[in-house]
Amino acid sequence: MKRLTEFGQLEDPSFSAAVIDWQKSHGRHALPWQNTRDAYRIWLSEIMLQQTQVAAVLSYYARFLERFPTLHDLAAAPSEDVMAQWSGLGYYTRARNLHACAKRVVEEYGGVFPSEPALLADLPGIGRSTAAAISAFSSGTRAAILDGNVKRVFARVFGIDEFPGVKAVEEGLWRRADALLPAEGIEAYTQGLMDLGATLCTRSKPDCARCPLQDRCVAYATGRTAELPVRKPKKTIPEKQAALLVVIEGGQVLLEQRAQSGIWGGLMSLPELDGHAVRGALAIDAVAPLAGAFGEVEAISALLPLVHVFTHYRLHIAPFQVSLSRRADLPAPYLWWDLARIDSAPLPAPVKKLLLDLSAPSLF
DNA sequence: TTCCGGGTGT
DNA sequence: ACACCCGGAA
Repeated sequence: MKRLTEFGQLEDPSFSAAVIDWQKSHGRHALPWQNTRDAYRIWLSEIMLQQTQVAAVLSYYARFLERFPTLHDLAAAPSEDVMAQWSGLGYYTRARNLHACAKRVVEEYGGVFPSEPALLADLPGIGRSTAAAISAFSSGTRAAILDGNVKRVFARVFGIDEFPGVKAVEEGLWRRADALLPAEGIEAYTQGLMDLGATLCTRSKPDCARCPLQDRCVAYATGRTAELPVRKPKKTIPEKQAALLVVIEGGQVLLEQRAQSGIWGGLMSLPELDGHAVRGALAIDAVAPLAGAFGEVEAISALLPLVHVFTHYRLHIAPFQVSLSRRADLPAPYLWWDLARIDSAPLPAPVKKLLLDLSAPSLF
């Protein structure tokens, strides 16, 4: 039964009981870093298991311990040896931090890992979750882990339908993780959460039929296991602005040959002024100096702005029509192009459309 | 090809 | 708050 407390409604001893029971009967018990309180071996496994699955870690773990049987061996080893042992596991900052951490534990703690999670988390390569795991397994400290597996389990069980990477959501997850800790049996509970996420509550095709939390799982009850946890939102596309000048004189339009690299590389386009999309007098002032370089300006008027979407950003285009009373002599990359054959110009689609729209409806 | 991830650097 | 690492999975 849930217990309402003055601290919130998060405590629920039956949650940890279900995890612990399941871990004892169906969890993993024979991994090389289990059934020991040796902080060195536990720490090493936790670092290797960051971003890396058990199957990939097994052989590295064995070889690493063969080469560096104790923390002192590791701390005293040349860094090339450490890196060589790590080679192939990926995420090599883990190896550099591992070595630095070994040296610091020897220096600052006489070669004995501290048991306090806060002290562990101060060491290189050890964050809050890894500190809690090391502390729980090596000294039975009651501390909450919250790695990717646990986030996934919580997001599904509690039906959290916001991206867990958002700070406030993650804080809420940590509060739940703390509140759900068992009074007894932190080792089996911590291992159980890890095992659950790794073996049943997997990212795709979770095995809900075997899950000890099925009867309390919001995602299961609502058929949303495939949608939870909410995926990381695609980062918002940057917005860029550019002013384009439509300089028309004598039935010709002024074009500019673009550089080979960058957007619209090698195509022709209209003379462009980056970072100017605002309409109105201010924008016309900003555009006037460029227009002036093309001849004696008679008038400048803003045309309807348009938006062009690229894969990596959104371009807000503010076109301005410029009429000249006299053309300046223009060197490359500028050239005049007959409006009558604008259809055959190598122009980007939105620019061509702009020019066609401009010349087509002109009913003379 | 895209998604994912714990800790760190910015 | 975000990019990055770099390898596996989908």
